[in-house]
Amino acid sequence: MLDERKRRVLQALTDDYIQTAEPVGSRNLARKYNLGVSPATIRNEMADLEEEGYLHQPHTSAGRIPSDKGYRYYVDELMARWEPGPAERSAVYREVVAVRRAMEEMIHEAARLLARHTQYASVVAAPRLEASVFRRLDLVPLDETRVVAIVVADPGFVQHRIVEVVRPVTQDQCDIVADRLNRRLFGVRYGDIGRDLLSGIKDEVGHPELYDAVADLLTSGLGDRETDKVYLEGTLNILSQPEFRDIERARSLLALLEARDILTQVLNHASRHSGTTVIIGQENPVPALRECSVVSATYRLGDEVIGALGVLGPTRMDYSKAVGMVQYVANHLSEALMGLVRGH
Amino acid sequence: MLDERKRRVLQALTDDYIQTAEPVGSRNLARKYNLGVSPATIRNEMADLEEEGYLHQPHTSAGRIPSDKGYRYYVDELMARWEPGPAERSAVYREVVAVRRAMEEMIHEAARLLARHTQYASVVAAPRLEASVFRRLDLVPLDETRVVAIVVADPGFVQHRIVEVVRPVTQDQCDIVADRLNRRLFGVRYGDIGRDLLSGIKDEVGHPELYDAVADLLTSGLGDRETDKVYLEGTLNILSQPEFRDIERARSLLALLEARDILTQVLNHASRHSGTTVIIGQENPVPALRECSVVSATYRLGDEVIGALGVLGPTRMDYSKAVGMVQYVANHLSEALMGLVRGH
DNA sequence: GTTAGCACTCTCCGGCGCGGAGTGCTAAGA
DNA sequence: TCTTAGCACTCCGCGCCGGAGAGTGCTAAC
Repeated sequence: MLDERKRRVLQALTDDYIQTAEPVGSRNLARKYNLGVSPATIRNEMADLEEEGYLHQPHTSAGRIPSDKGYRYYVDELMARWEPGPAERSAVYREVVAVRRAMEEMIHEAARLLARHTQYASVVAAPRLEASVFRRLDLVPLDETRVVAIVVADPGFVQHRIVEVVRPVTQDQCDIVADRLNRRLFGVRYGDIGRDLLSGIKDEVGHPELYDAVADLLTSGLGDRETDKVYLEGTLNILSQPEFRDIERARSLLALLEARDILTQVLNHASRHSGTTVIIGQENPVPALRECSVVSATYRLGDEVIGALGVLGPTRMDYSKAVGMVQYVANHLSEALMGLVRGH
Repeated sequence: MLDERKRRVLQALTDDYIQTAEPVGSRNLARKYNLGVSPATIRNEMADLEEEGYLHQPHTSAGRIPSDKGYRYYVDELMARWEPGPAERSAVYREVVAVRRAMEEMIHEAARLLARHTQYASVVAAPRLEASVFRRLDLVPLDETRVVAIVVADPGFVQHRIVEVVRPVTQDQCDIVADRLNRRLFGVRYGDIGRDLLSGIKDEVGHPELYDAVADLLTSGLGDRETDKVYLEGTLNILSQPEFRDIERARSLLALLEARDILTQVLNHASRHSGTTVIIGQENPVPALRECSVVSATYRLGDEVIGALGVLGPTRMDYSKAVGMVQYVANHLSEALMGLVRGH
């Protein structure tokens, strides 16, 4: 579609704009990037690129800025591939891979690292439980009608909820329910726990109501709230971006980010296709994020996609680094999670 | 020290400035608050108040602004007592007291509520464990050298840590260690768990290393990290304050808040004396918070102070409402926590 | 097809003047 | 002696203006 020279102009211009946040003029472009032609020629090319929708001018007699279409072309075809340097490699190793602790901690650390190294905001969706393996359930009565249910799943994953029942419950009853369920479920993949698997036990236990409540929790309840959990880090970085020098803009974006469900939505949208996804400006389904871009990738436990992580910044984003970093972190997080699974 | 008329002028001026964020002039003051004297007289009083350090002028020929000393006098002697209205009462009930779930959730909700109703940032220090009562320990092996230790304490409080050992450990060994410790510790106040209480068991269990690691966790480890845990909510509210219209200021404050240890420090400083504390501007030990005020109060479990909560805003803060609200929430949180304790 | 030259446009920025708000001082009144 | 009206003065904020700078599009020559 675009001839070689137009591609080079678009690439140089986008690189420059990403770096400086200032509209880029022909003279500047000719000086900094040796395109081998004069500013006048570049002007002509720029006019063509604008006509085709890849660039636009904030006002006559200003330099050009890439449009969303321009960024899209840049991301798909032009940008250089970014490779992690020693700093990034060692940081990922130290702060994510080496944390052989709870799964959640690793994921949280991944979010922090991503934010710190890209200088954008990072978003990480907490993992879906389906792929993890049930290990143990404990029921501890708090008082007569409230019981703490604690579930441990395989890659270092602990969750607890308080279950309320109407009929008073004793420690012994808790132990029986827990024991039966543990026998039945040990080693079972979380996503495979269903009503059928749990049937036939109910009559054996002394407190059917408790049993029901816990079974509910196991089949659906635990996942529900966790799926929506999103780690958000580096929101402050956004304030450093010149596009958010205007405080009202910054505020409305930050307010949006605070409402985590929007982010979940964006990440879910992204995690439909595995691999790395780049959503640029207008492409974003959420209207309020039309001036932002999101780079995201999925992470896995074994072969199964269990979550997504990404960075969010202005459309004028360093896509090359963002994509590279997100991919790198996603891959190493996946590996590290696999390393947590019992027996590895 | 100050005669009645000076007190009234200082009060009116502070009220006005808190509301409008604009330097207050004599004419304005005379018109809005019927002080019964002319602007000229008020001018004289204001000049006196300035000389004594209660007010200052941003520049000649501007109105006056309370100084830190002025705010201090206002807080200690002048401000009206704020009482929670139906909105606040019902919100506290619905969102904190009625959440009869885990302690942490309640506390987190308290932080959110405080932020929402004051429009400042809220800070809540997670409770010290000392006052809670041990109920149950569970040890679940993840793999041969890593064990999840889960501790349940009385007011609906669950924590877990991953413990690493060198010598491989089996499920049975875990069960024995847990069982011995549970027998010994059930019903013991957390703060009373010490080495002496745990002595004599070590030889009974099959895995002394695991025993040691868990004992360590119980005597010191669990508390350590939790004490530093701080819930921070409503940081965005700060951006709405006109004193932070300047983005750089806003950014540096937000960056400071992100480093939670500073907040812990401030709250700890405040929780030395029980009751409500107001730290105004310069009084703050943290230099970067010299333009902010913090209103905080302690919350209790029974008679014991276990944590602190507060709000943070510009020195031009609605102290009356802030103090009232912080107190109200602290009291009701304390009550609600007591209500969680087994048997109530 | 490329490029030098040129006229034109638009933003940014410092200087200027003006209106408004507020002050301090003085002198007259209670 | 305290209060207040009057007045001159100060300083900020704002709109206006003009020049410098950056960039463009067009034209004509190479």
